Amino acid sequence: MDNASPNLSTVSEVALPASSAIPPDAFRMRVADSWTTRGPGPQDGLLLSEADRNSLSRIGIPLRIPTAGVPIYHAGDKARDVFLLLEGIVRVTHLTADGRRQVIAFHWPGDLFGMQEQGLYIHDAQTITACLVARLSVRDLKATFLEHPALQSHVLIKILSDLRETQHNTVTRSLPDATIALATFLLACTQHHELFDASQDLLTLPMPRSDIADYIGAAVETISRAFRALEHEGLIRRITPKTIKVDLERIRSRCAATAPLSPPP
Amino acid sequence: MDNASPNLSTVSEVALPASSAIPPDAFRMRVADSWTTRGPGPQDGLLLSEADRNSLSRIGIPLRIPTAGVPIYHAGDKARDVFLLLEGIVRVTHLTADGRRQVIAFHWPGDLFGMQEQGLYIHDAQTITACLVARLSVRDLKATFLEHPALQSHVLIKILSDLRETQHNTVTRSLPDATIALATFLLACTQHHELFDASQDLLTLPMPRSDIADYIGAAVETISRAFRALEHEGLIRRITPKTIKVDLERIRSRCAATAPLSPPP
DNA sequence: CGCAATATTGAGGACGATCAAATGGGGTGG
DNA sequence: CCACCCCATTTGATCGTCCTCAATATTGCG
Repeated sequence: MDNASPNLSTVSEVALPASSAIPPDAFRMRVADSWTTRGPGPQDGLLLSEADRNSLSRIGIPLRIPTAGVPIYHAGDKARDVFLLLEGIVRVTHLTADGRRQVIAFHWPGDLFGMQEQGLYIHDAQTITACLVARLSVRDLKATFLEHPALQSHVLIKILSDLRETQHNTVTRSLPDATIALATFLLACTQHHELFDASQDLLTLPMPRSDIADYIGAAVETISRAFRALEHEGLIRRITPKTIKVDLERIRSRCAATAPLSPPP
Repeated sequence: MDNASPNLSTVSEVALPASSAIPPDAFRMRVADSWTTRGPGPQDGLLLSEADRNSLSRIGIPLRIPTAGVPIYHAGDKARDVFLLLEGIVRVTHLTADGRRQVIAFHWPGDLFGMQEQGLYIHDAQTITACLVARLSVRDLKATFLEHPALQSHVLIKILSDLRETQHNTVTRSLPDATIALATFLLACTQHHELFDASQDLLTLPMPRSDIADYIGAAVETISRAFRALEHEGLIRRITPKTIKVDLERIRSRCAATAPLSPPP
């Protein structure tokens, strides 16, 4: 629903082809568990065995992108690679012919992205922060699957997790009220320890308002008003536009009405 | 956004435990290709090798459900199985605490369903028509994966396809106008030869309006008005509420503004 | 310290949700 | 085969929310 990003430069211009390979320990895979609000353990959901990591380290080409707003690929590009995000935050967006934009997903460290069909990417991907990405050629990855079937199982589980998360978004995106939708989004953000300082209840939103708007499916102005509403209700306090002090308990109860499952006792 | 179904009976009461196993040839797997409008070949997307089919035939338990509106599982149930739909149409829905309902997906022959997390189903599934379903225990399926790695690859591809389809829905669901959203939905329905008689441009909608409403994320009344609008524009003609004569060309051009990719030349 | 981009606030209008009621179709039983 | 009834579908009217356009305030950066 908003203007597209200025598209500063392409990844090939900005990315630093690091001299050395990525160390195996850097490879982790996040498995989202956003339905059950299981406490944001410092780093849960890492999934890969040592053998898996070594394989990925062998075929993964590091891509270091030092700035935000850099496109990693565009819809329609030839798709030879998929990407494993190691550091930073990425958004995947989709532009429609009438100029509107939809944020399909935000990606966090441990996420795979690069959805393709018939050999072409079907979305756009851009950095939101500085990023470290492992570029994995689909051909190499398939070959690795043959040698290491366990890795394929883990990727299957990861895709299942993504599907679950996307279905979850389907539910939250259809919330009747933009204020609740925003509250739900903020709650989801607190699950990511990259953003949330639990000791101070401080949430850092790395993405601009327009990204939140296009993710929820509302206008930027509506998002802004929803922030104000949440602040008036005492659920949040805006320190700066990107730094938010949150009252987790109240936010949770505000979102409870739309919760998909009754929380575990 | 609508009332829940009356929940006539449970699957265990209605299902006919067929005497014999399902023949291997019955096992097909649909791979959705909804982005590119590749002509609805009579039966495309079947994916499984003979070995795969034989394995599935060995572990699949037939479940024949003769009527519509029968729940197959509920959110929160212990999830020991996944299901491969062989005949009929199934809807997967999600109820929120405030009583609203979201249709997560419609499933067609060749679809896998039974999404679970932590051993519990996270949605509800019900028949929309009479159905034949193969019940596959997760345990057996995992064991089969070890013997037949190719089968796991195909399941991976299938889940990827589902993820793509769900992301696609994310885009269409955020369309600004309910009329366009409905047109897009109808267009998607014409891809399923179970519903669409291409020789006469006749589309048969097996699901009630409330399902369409909860799928698109609008009220039933809005769907009804959208039907009327499409009819006034000459894109469709309602023979009966469930039988629609469609003008494919006009519908396509009406949806073009929101198309995700420029169509192939 | 000044500039440009981002975020917020305001006012007006359109679309869709909701409540309420009428119509129509499909199925059942006579 | 027909009449009836129930329920899905459609239509109408009102109201609230969000989108749009416009202007102001703030932030972050050079």
